[in-house]
Amino acid sequence: MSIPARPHCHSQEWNLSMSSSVSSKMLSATAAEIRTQFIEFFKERGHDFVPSSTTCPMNDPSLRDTFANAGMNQFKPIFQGTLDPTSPLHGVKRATNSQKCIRAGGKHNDLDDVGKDTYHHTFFEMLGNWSFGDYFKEEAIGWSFELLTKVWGIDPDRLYATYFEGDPKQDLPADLETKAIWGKYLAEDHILPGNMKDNFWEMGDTGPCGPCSELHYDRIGGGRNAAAMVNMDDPDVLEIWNNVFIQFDRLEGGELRTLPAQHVDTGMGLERIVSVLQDKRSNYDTDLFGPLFEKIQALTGARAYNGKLGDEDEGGVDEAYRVIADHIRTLVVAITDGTTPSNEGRGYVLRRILRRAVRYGRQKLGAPQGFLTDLAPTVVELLGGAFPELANDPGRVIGLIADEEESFGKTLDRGIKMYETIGTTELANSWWKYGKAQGKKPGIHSGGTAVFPEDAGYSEDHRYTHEDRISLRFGDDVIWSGKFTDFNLSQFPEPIQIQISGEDAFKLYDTYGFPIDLTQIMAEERGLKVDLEGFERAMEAAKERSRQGGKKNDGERVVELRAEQIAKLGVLHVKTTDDSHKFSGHDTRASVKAIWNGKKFEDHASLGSDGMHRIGIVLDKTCFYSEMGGQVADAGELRCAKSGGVFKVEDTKSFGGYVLHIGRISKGKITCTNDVICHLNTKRRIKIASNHTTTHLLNFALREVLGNSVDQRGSLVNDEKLRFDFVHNSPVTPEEIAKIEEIVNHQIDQNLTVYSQLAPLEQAKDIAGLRAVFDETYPDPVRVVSIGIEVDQLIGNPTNDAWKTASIEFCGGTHIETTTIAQSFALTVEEGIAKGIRRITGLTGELAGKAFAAADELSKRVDALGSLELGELKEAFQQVGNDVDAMELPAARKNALRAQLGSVAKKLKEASKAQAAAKAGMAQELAMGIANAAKGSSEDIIITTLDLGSDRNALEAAVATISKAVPEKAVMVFSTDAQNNRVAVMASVSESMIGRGLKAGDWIRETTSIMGGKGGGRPNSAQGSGSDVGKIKEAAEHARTWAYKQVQG
RNA sequence: GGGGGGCUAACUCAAUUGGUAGAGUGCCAGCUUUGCAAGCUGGAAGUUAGGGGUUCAAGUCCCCUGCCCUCCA
Repeated sequence: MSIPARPHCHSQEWNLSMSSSVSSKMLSATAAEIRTQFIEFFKERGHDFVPSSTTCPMNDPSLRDTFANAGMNQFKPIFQGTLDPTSPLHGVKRATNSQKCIRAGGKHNDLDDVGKDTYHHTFFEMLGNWSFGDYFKEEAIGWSFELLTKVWGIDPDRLYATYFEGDPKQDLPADLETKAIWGKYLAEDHILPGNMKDNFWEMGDTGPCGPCSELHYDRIGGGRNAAAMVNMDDPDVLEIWNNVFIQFDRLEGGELRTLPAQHVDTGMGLERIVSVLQDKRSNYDTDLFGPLFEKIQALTGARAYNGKLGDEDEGGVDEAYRVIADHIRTLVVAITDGTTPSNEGRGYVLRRILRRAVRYGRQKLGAPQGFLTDLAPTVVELLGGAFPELANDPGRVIGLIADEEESFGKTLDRGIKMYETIGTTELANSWWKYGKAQGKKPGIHSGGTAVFPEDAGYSEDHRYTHEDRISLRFGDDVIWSGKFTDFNLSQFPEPIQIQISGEDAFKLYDTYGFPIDLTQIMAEERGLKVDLEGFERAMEAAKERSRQGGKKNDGERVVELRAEQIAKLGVLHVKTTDDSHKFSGHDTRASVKAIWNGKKFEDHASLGSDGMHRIGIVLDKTCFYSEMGGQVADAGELRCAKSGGVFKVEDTKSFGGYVLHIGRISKGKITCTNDVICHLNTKRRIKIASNHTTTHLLNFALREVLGNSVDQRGSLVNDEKLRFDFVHNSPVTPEEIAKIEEIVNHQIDQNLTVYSQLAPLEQAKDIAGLRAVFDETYPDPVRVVSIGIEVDQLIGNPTNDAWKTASIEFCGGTHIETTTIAQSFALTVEEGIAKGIRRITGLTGELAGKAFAAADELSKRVDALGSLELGELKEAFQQVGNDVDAMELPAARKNALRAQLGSVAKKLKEASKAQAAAKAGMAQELAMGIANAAKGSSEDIIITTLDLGSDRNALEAAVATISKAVPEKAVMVFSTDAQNNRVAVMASVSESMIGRGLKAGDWIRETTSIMGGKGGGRPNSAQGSGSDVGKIKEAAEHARTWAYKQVQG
């Protein structure tokens, strides 16, 4: 890592005009040092360092399409009171870190502002300290003041603190406590009241919330009072630290309740505090960005970064620097964390960021293709120290960025072609209108021919292409000619107005992602205008269409436990659920502790009152597995012997350690404190467990076949299938697939015992050959699942290389007892889901058996194809082919069948081709005789009948042969297909005969109508058919007389 | 989740109200030519993404599926 010891100064002038409040020692601190100082400060005060969570959380539904955007994201379950007791965060009272945040997409979207000012970012770091039901306002405020003024040496005279002024409408009192605490540190006129918007923090419409206190800093200082500028978007008086005091829980309907445990959540933007401590007026002038700017300059050859904004920033060069530097940080971080640029959700946000950066680079800095890719390593150097994960596989990140840059180039090129087509059309249309308005004779020629000759009719619908060379005329005078790319209004001899329509501009935006300003720039280059209002209208219309499309809601009540309910259960002395029986899955006697109907706790639930709705039941213990780690929840029943009540469990979820059995009463009544028997749907459980254990075997086999670099990236296990995603750079070959399937089946056949047992994390981590998910945090003690070797043996001698021959994983899921219960494994699908990530889907048990049986059956059918005649083969081949494609088969077998079918297809093709060629040859031969006879004849019209069936190609060959031999004549050939009682007929008419009034299309129509058929075509060539073979003679006769009538008439 | 556009030879793309699926590049062969993406002639190469429908006739129109691009939530 190379971070320059001295920060780069791009705006020296500001340093001169500002009186620095920061001690000279701090002025030389680097961003890395500042980050460390913050974390160390809080560690010294009893905080645990909890590393930044991923920016791309998979398990937070509120962030599915966006990114981690605040320091508290990973602590949300703590604030909500839903943290699982086995979580590593359980028991943490004080935490601190620097969290990676991305603000783009979703509600907080700063993307469009980035670059235009000195402080918006899509990626930033949030320094934070947290108290989870531990210290509160007094300590939080005291420490923030201490860090800022004592450690970092900021003059207190420059600081302003805000507190919540209260809101009578919501019955919220002013936060006078906070005001009083600040009174100990700051002058009275530096403590300011703030409203709901600025000083009351809420996570969402519901959930934890509370007053907050912001700290603002005045960059100018010099004894002035800047209180009036606080929260006024003044770049010199900026918020640097927000202390949130989580006091309340907001319920559905708006009611506020005081939380059982109160928390502190603080956030300080690293980029901002660094700008303050390095005495820079802009975040971009700090050493977090300086090295990036230097690299951008080196890669693009643009002038150096000047730090200018708005109109002062000539050509938008500085803006481009800021955009690119910001975006590349976001890209490297987000891609490292597992998001791939794509066309949906979070990945799409990323793609847009990348394209925005590329566009700014190309347009404003003249950057070459690939410059963004080359910038990525600099980000790794800059941030890799704080976030070591960036250095794990930078090659993958760089490869992805390179691919995206390239594919963006393609989309751009396609869009430019479309733009030029639009421009050509607009130019022609405008020319016509202009000419008419001038009272002259406008004309448009294209490719040497007059598309719209002078003063003739005109159609605005005429399609031009992007490379049409057009000439614009008045009468015979050519006013301008060339391609649209040559056009420039300033050099055009006539004062014509040309405008790109709003619809076209929107089409460019909608189909090729051209932002409207790009279209405008491209239009202005040639002197064209863009109809912006029309664009807005088209945009609105499209949004409306999009809205109309999807509106559905299953209306099912969501049954879950929130912080308030979890706290209530605590008050009621309900202990968290003992779910240790979930591993055995045997029927368990338990007692009902609480019944939650989605709105309140009830004493009992019966078929009459709640049978229709889903409700939740909490027991003291359970054998049900709740959804976790990619394994679906168990289903089954709770039966009450005493009351005869039965509760169907549809889903099982865990909230803060309480297992909620979700489902409906199907019989009788369930009452609190009743004893019930938990009874699993055992068949379903066995299927799930089979799939889960087999997933472990698959993971093991993958390493055996593909090597150690095969890291797990996700998995899903339910009662129907198993799915496993892993890192691998190329498709898994058919041979490898077969080998993997074989290894798994071999292990199943050996009937290995599946051992699982809790073990101390430290020792378990050292087990040789252990498979664990990277970046995952495991509880201590951790559950070790080992197939074929007892866990005690492993722990006794963890580093024994012998263990590498077995599947050993950390896993909290449920498994079968021995491997043969899974019966067999069918690897059905191998596919790529993102660059460098493959997915395998497989089946076990009965379903696997079915897949193998289906493959056997298809195999027989494919073999049987070899003995079929050509006629039968065609149909049978298609049938088998469809079945092979449609059926769920082991992938190895499917591959083999496809290959076998491929060679059959080749044979089939060759045979039918030979047949067609023979037929055509025969047709030609027959036709030749007729042609020779015709040559000597004086007849202008030749009508004949050949026996070619309904083979269109043969008929065509015959007609072509004759008309080639007698190019001045009109030819009609009938062909009978006795089998289907159909007649095919085709006609070819020479130019001279057309001139004399005979058109092939009309001729065919006349003729086929006699035979009960239809047909048509163009003047020179037409075809049709009839359904009455017996009438050929009559039809031919009519064709002859009708044709002569046309020619003579 | 929804809207719009697309999928044609190995590659890049054409194909008028539905009426004979083509061009350039590349490939193969021959000729010409001692050079840097050379010239001429000839040739092979297509399940028009897959399936269904309408029609005398579908690359073209309608429906379904898959994949890609793009926009909106």
